[in-house]
Amino acid sequence: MEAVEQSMTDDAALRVVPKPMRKLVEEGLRNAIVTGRFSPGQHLPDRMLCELFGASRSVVREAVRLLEAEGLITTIPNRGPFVSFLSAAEAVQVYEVRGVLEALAGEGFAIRASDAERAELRQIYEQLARMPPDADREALLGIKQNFYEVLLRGCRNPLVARMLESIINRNTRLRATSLSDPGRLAHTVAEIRRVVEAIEARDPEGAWEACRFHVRRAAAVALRILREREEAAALARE
Amino acid sequence: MEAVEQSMTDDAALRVVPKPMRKLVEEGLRNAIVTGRFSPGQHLPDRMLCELFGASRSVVREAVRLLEAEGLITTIPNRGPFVSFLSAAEAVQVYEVRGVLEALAGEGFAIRASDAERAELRQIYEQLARMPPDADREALLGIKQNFYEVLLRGCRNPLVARMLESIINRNTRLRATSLSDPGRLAHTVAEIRRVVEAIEARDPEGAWEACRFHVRRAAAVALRILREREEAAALARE
DNA sequence: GCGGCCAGCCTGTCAGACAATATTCCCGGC
DNA sequence: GCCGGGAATATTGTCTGACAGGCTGGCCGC
Repeated sequence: MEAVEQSMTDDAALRVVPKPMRKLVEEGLRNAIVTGRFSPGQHLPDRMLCELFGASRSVVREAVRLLEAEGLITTIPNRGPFVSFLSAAEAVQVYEVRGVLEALAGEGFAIRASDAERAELRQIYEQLARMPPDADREALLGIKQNFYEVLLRGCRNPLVARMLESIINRNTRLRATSLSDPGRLAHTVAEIRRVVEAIEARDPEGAWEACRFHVRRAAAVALRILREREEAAALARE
Repeated sequence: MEAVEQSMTDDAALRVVPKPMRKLVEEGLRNAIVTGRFSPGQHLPDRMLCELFGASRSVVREAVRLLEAEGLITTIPNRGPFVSFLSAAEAVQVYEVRGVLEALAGEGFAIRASDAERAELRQIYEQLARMPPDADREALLGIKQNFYEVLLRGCRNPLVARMLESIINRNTRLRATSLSDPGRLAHTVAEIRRVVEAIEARDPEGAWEACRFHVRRAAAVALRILREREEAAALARE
């Protein structure tokens, strides 16, 4: 019988082994897209990716396929992979899903996180609250990424963590611009405070609501910006 | 400038082209796992998959990678891909996520589905309600798959549809056994009726609640079965 | 100036190769 | 007879090279 015991995943997790090439390419490419080094609509011919990462086509193609499944890349048959656009319609969907998953994560954190994790979250919140209103967008984004990292770790639900992470990757660029929208920071801080307070009070329902509220607000700002942009682009085309 | 216009996705969708090999392999493999033709823990050496699907290693490996990302396959470094187990702990996570995504889909359906789609859903419900209490588990599963297909189409949120589909794939086998749990069918029918009625009343909140309730109930039954199984397995090992 | 044609590029797929690692199983020692 | 070690085998992870077919862009003729 060639079955394997439950310990599969444990073994895999414990094993310390140099990351396989394909993972490096995957991460590098994801990073390049999420941080905007490759811009939406850009063509990514595999020859280029091969020499960029020093990997072979097979490895590059596996990585591209994965990012395609995550929605970061759109492949046109016989034309190859392109960095995905995020249309306003798609952004609506992204925010809907992000809303419920983030709420679930917040709820789980309120129930299951350790005291140390609660403290970490509070600390990151304090850091955010201290930022000046005209702070650098990348700095803000970095702090919020930390916030999510702790949240996803503490919610004790790796599945939610993975799905939410992928969703967030998809709209990181948009978040960066909406985070630095004038006047948005103060609201963000207030919304995050509600989340942190509910979590400290070990109030799952409160955390759920606070998270959903935060995402809804963020969505409103982001969609306004995105629609303005799309209108401007439509006008420019005429 | 080698950027591409928004129409990217439309073009890709409209184009009618023979499905690429890699998609065929992906679907075939996913199907084999979901329907249980490959059982959890089974090793899937790529040579075997190559000759099973008549494809080359590169194509097979891309497909395996994708199913790994979906959670259907677990890869152990230097050992290769295995059909994933679904532990009770993971099942809890799956049901948590499925609950909120399904609720979101139900809500969206109540808001945005067409009259024809509402009628379709009602029809599938009637079909389910007519099933005898000792109905075949595969038949029940088939009807519920149809239900989800309509639900996911009508909720007008392809992102939710895709994520929920992948989540549901992951626990199809478990659902099959819990669907045919004695006495469960009557509850299932009643729960689905609440969903359908809320949708017909164009009551998004009601649909949300009905969906969440349904998943919670399904989760309770499935987890009971799964834990019994795990205990039995633990005893058998001694 | 315009439309069609041709060359070149890129994708999608295959086959084969090779090092590194896991597993199997046989054989010798106790 | 049993156990441990090590060779033989299998499999993964990756690379290279190849080739058909579709797409693009530029050139040529009109």
